[in-house]
Amino acid sequence: MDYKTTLNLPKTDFPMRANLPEREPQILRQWEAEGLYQRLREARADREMWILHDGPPYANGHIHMGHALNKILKDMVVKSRSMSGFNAVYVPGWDCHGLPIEHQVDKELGPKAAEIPVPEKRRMCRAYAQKFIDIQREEFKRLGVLGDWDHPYLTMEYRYEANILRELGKFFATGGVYRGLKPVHWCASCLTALAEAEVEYADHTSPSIYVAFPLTSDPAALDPALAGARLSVVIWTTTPWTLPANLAIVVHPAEEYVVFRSNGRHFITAGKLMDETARKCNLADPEVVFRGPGARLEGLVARHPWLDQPSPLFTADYVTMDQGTGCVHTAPGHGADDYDTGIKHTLPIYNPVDDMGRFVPEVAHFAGMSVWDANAAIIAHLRKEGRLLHAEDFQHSYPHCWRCKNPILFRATNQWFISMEVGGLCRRSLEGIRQVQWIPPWGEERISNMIANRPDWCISRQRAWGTPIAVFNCAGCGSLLAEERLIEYVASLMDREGADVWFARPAKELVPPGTRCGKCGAEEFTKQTDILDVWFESGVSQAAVLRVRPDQHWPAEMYLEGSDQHRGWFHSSLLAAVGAQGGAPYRAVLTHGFVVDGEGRKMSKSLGNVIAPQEVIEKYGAEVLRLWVAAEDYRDDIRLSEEILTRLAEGYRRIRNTCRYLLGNLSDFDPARHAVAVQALLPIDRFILHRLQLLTERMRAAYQDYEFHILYHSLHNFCAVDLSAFYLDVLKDRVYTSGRASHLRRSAQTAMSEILVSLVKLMAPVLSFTADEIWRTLAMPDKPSSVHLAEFPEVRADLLDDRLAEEWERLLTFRDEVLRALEIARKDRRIGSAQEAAVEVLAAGEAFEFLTAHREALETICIVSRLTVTRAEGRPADQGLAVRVDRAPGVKCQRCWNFRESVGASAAHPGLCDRCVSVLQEA
RNA sequence: GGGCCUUUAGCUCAGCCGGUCAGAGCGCACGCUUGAUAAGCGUGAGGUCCCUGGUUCGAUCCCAGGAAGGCCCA
Repeated sequence: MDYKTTLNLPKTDFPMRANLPEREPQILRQWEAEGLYQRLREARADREMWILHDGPPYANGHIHMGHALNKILKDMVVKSRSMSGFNAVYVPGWDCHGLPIEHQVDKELGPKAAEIPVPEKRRMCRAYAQKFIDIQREEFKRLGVLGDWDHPYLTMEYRYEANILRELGKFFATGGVYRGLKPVHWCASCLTALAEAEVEYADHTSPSIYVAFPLTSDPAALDPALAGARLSVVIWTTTPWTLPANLAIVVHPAEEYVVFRSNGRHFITAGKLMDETARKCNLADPEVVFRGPGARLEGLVARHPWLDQPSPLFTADYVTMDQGTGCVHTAPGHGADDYDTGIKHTLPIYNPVDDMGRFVPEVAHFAGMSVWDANAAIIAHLRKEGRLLHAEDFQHSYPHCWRCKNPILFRATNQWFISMEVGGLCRRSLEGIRQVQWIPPWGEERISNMIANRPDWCISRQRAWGTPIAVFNCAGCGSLLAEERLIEYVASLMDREGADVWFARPAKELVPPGTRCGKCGAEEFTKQTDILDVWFESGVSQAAVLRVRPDQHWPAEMYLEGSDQHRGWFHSSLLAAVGAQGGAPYRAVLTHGFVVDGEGRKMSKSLGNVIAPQEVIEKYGAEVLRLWVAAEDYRDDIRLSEEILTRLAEGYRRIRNTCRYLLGNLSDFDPARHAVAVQALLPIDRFILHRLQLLTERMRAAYQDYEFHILYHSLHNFCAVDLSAFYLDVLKDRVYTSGRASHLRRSAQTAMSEILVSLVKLMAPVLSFTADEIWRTLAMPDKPSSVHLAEFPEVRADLLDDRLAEEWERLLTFRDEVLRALEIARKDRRIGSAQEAAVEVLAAGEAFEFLTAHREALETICIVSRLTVTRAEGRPADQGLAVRVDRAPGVKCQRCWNFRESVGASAAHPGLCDRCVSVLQEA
């Protein structure tokens, strides 16, 4: 007869193949239908709150792999904190204002963009942002990320906009906001400031000129021999029109500079650039009369080439030696580096160019002239004054306006700043940094360097899509009105109507009735039209979200973003919170690296190595993407390639299939009725449960310490090595052939059940879909409907048994030796399966004693039909084993496939061994 | 050019305070099994621990320089 039907083979409907791309959406629908997130909130309502505050992605475009990585990491943190017993509320957010969206809307509008009323354009921007919020929301949910997707925070929500203004008001109240000049890209034909993103670089021909600035201080300071000499500092520039604004010359402190003589005149240039300069300027036979580092030149003063004003020499590291003279003409109103130098040495940020790109009336010789026409005029003037050493045409890459394609200017304009000094903002921010846990630790140094070295925060933008810096000027005397009372009045209007109210209504409707200028008493006001830097908007999320929503609190337990956010959101949030809330808005900051390809190169369209999350989801499922996030060490850059995904998909299958096998063996097991008491469990069952405790401990610690890559490796290793290759393989004989309800089988099932329940919980934050899929097929009394409502298993002291483990680990090393011997026998064609073998183990001394005591266990774990232990006489005890392999005696039992001499003894079952006969008789 | 960081087998990762530390899993090769079967088991091959110097009795692990790559600035 066919005895297969008398065996307890695994039985389950749980599919081996996951078919994740189709199954995941079903699971998501189920979560949605049963309101999983809401139920989780109810289940944890009385627990301690734990907040990961979401850094808002920009509501533009579909999500890319970096978004997926970030959101999955966050999800793993939130879910693991939730399963550790916290009320881990997760509120996703979006950054909605800003230039990229406005830019897109402008593009769609085409020529109409310039004429359309601001409120109308803002409506279009809002709709655009909303469209991508909806798109991204679905994309994030598809990743299995659990959160309050129905109530996210949006920086364009009316109330949020109002709170942005309120936070700004706090900076005004402390005197931390001031108006100052700063150079910006300026298009003189479109009459507007341009953001970096609106600047296009294209080839352009500029004049390249070398100009002599006569030294007015005594050159004897360099070398007494130079006393009385006529010296000139040689500068090089490709923008002659910025010369009227020259206020300084900058040299590199460490590079070598020289004074050289030619035709009876003396010139200063960098040593490396002297030959080139002398050749171009026709300065024959240059003779070096002084050498010294640029630092020696600091303190000298030259004179403007045609104006009677000084041009002092300073040093700066940004000076390069690749072209020019190493002496850099500096106009703080016309360049970013120049501006920094100007600020550092308290020079005026002087900009003599008006909105149309013409020199203002006070500019001698060139008043009213367009700067482009001025180039030639200035060169001519320099030649006349004898300051021009050389002029030629120069081809280079130059910024142009994205809209009108004309070359642009760099000119200082009035902007709003937050002072780093007022109220000790810089110092207190640095103090705040020290209170925060930075993961990994080097983040602290990185952000500290940035905070310590940053200039004042320029918070104004000349744009339409954003939150206005809603302050007034008196129409009478021009003085600024930025009192808290007025700001709160506008903010309260914004609560109801959004920031649009500022653009839609006249000033008199935006102030409380009867408001007068404190200085002149006038009742007419003008609205300030700048909007805020979007970094300020997202920077106040800690106030507008954490302080405002009842399901949040301040500060957050954690911020988690890519390492670029040290300069971005971590930075702006810190400044905004220290300035207005009094401290850092986070207790911990975790940063991760960037997604790169299999070779470690950044993903870019031009390299053609981009992998989109959607592709991976369609081919492998989001679960594999989640596994990828868990498997990689996020502190470094994170590689992604086809090979990596293939490996992970294989790893996933192993984990899934191990669970499936456990499920199959538990189909008739009800823990409530069949579980065996710990003390009554078989030793090998207790051993594997001991190992399970170690795994539990390791994985809980990995979650606690955010060492996620340990999770995947530990979990996979346990499934592949401890379970599949050892425990479950060894168990087959017992589970399949013993009586269905026998103690032998129930003992194994008790262990398997404990293992499966623990594994499913432990994997849930990573393999969120699969864990829940398994969970729902699991027989378990009083289980929550979803694994995500459960808590992590505790490490059970009653299942830890070090002495037992030591014994079994030693047995496993003996098993390895037997397995090697079996393999040799197999190669010799003496056996096929291990059950065909009878093994004799020869050991001496203590090893012999040990093996004799555990003979049966060793036989079982080697899965051979017979194993005997023999004392090896005269053999040193430390020499390991000798293993003899023979074909097992007896006949193969038709039921359990072991070779037994008892086969044939039963008349009723002539093909069975005595054990199987008695199992059948008891049944 | 500056700040911060990374570099251990084909892949993903371990290697605590410098001394059997050159590891694990996967993949690969070769077998076994066909009662986890588009599964399972076993054995095996694979590394100049990025490079070059230095400190040390001894360095993957410490120091210096360099290369490649990444983020942020310039």
